[in-house]
Amino acid sequence: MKIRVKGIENQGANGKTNSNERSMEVLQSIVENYIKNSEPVGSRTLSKTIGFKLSPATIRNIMSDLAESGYLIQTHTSAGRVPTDKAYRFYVDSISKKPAIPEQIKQKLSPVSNVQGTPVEDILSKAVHLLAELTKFACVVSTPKQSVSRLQRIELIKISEDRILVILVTKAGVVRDKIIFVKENHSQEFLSSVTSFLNEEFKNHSMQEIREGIHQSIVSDRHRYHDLLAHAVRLGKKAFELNQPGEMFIEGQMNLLLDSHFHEQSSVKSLIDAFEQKTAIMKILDESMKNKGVHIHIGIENDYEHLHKCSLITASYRNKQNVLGSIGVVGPTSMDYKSIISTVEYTAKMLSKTISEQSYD
Amino acid sequence: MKIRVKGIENQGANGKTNSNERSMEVLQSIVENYIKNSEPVGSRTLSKTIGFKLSPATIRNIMSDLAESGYLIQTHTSAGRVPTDKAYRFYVDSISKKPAIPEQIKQKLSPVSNVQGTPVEDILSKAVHLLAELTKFACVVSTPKQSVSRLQRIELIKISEDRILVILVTKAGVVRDKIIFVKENHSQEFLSSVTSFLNEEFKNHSMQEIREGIHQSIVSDRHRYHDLLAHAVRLGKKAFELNQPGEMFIEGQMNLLLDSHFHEQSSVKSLIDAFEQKTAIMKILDESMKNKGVHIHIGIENDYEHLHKCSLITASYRNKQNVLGSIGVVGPTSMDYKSIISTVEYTAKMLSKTISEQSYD
DNA sequence: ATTAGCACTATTCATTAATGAGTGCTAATA
DNA sequence: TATTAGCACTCATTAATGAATAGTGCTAAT
Repeated sequence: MKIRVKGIENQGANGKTNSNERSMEVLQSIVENYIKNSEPVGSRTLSKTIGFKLSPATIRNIMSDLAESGYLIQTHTSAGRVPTDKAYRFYVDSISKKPAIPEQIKQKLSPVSNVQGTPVEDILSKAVHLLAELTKFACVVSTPKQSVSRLQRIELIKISEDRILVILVTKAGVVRDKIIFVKENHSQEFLSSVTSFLNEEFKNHSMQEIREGIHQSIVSDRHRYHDLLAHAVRLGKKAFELNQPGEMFIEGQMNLLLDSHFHEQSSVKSLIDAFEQKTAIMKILDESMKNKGVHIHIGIENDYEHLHKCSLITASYRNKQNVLGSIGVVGPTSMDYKSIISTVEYTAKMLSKTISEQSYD
Repeated sequence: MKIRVKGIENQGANGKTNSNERSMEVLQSIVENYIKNSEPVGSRTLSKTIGFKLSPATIRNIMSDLAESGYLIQTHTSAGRVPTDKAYRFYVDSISKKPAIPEQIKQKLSPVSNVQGTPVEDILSKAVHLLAELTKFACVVSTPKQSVSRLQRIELIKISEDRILVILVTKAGVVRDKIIFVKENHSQEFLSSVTSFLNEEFKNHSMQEIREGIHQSIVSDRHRYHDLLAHAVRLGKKAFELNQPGEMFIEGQMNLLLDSHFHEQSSVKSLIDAFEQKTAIMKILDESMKNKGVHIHIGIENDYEHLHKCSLITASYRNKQNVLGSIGVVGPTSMDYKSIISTVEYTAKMLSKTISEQSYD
């Protein structure tokens, strides 16, 4: 009895890659078919849509092998087959040339760059909104990480006896404000001196560095400071200590609930939890900042169990100096990877471009 | 043939309010029953749950009358009866004493007041989030209206050759920032002078007044100004002209989609539209700022057709001086009005308290 | 190695019948 | 005169049945 080459892994094991290449093409075809129609795909349908000529029977054999290797599953005996996450992974990895961005999508995303003097948050919010509209899935974007962003300017403004408004402007053009409470009733003149000092001392440093620097100042040099500097350091410490957790904007959650894939499964509750908690998705966005390019997390590959039925496509955005945050799409594992990937990529590129233009270096 | 007293409207028409009072109690009972179980309520069930003793047959007669008067409808011949919006309106209007806020709810809402130096937006966002969690519906809150809020302080900060950061602090403690682009390269000293001028001139005035004032200055006195003032007015105009449309935070939309009432009907799409557009809901929130207390919009009472299947419960929040915005719940018409009303009311009260403490007058 | 043919299996859809909740009407009752 | 009991009737829901359909797996032929 002859042993048929199983699956795709052992390619070239017997020198005959022919049958393997064919398996790959069949698998790709199945995935694309399923992405398109969301229905189990059968051998007959496939033999029509596939590029080259193969009879349903042959395809059945191939499909049987693919199923055995874990690329396909059957929902029941007499149904067609459905790609597994492993199949999606294979499919995504085998995408060679990304499709060009349709002009229509470029057009729709153009508002992202039509901004003058718009706060970075608004740009992000606009981008994520449009992305959700385009992809029809849920989209997320993380705001620039505070710790890595570098100081362009700090300002202390007295607004009442015991309250000082702190304004931080980062190189990326993000403005953060916070009110701090003080016991002493400083004059605005005094605050101006402190402001000058802090600006000279810390401009161009990252928030992280500044926090550490101030901490050290306090520890080591406390006694050397004259009054002004002592106060400056004290106020600065308060001003910079707000380690705001990175924020995240979410758009288009409703899209997911309307999506038939989630509607049928009872995984809706899971998804809602995932969005409520935010941490899991946030972690993926953070992760995405570490490397260039588009990141793809397919279903079960996600650490967080509630995301096992989803795929995430993310890409980071940046200004000239730093990676700032990332933007992404959350959709069913059977999403149209090709187009989503390039849309996300393009959106991130537009974001980077727009924000770079607004940055101060 | 005798004519039975129909419905509730013509109460006392024949001196016999007895039968009317009973009708009212039956109706209330039906409404409460339906709110609780979301199922058409029949005469037998009702004769058990109702306070006093009445046979199903009698109740059927009463229900028949109530149906004829438009308080009840039947989904089909052999089904129980379901309250109409008219019935909900009657029910809501007949609520005499509001239930006390459960300690548990007070507890859950307590984070709203545990804030020191938190931006108003964060307080609002916290409040609306908690409200959504408590009510299990979608909740909205409008940010303080810019036009009525009064200036506490304006600050102009040069952040690059051609960019000036404008900070507006309102009496309510809301901080708004905006970057404006200028052609001239002003020095920071110059900007400080302008800042002083603008603060002296406009502190305590509403944004609306300021805008008008500046406009007039330009029109009437243009030629009298010496250089500083001319520039001040020009910059001021730019700084104040941002007529930011009132924002609105939304939370818990997912709750609605999970709610069986919306799930079954195809009104989901409508609701999504309503939340996307925002204007309709925003209008209701704005409306709610005009009068004190809780406002209730039941189903068809809403002007906007997409909200015909919803009820909105809103209440305004304020600081010591002004009504600032309002917060509300969007849910099915069959929501538990009693508890939702008091929860919304309480939340608005907490918001007002917290924000008043942070205000500058 | 590929394919045609056939038996087999599970879903889906429409039909039918049984069940049950609820009403409306009429006649009896307090 | 108002209330109630009783009964016929209606319609939705549910379960059971069977036909049609889409798909597979296997075997034998090419």
